[in-house]
Amino acid sequence: MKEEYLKVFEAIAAIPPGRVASYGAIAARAGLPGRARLVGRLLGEVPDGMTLPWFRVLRSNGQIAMPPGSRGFREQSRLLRAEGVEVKNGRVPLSRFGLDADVDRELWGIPGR
DNA sequence: TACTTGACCGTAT
DNA sequence: CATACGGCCAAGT
Repeated sequence: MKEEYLKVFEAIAAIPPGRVASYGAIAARAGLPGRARLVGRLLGEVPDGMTLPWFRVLRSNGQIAMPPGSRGFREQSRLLRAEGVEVKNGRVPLSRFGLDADVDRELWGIPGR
């Protein structure tokens, strides 16, 4: 397993419950800025036995990446809602649930949730 | 080797 | 909101 891949899996595993992160943000946190596609690729072939909070990874605009109505799409929505994340029309308000929202609120004093 | 694909992204129109 | 464009790059054909 390549070192790069491990870093990506680590970054995903580090997303706290009730929060979400974009593919690009994960790539950046793994030290691979600009390589969001790699993150998407890896999630499609997670090694057997490894469990990851894959459902906490969304597109940069907060949308679920899988085809609307597909099994994965519904499963992801369910898992997110199960931990308190708001999913409306296949989309999550990153302003409130995104990891970076913490930083934003600290910088600007914007009330969250 | 060459070309296509795809759980992506930011900017521009 | 939608389309287009250029970046990115591992895998599959």
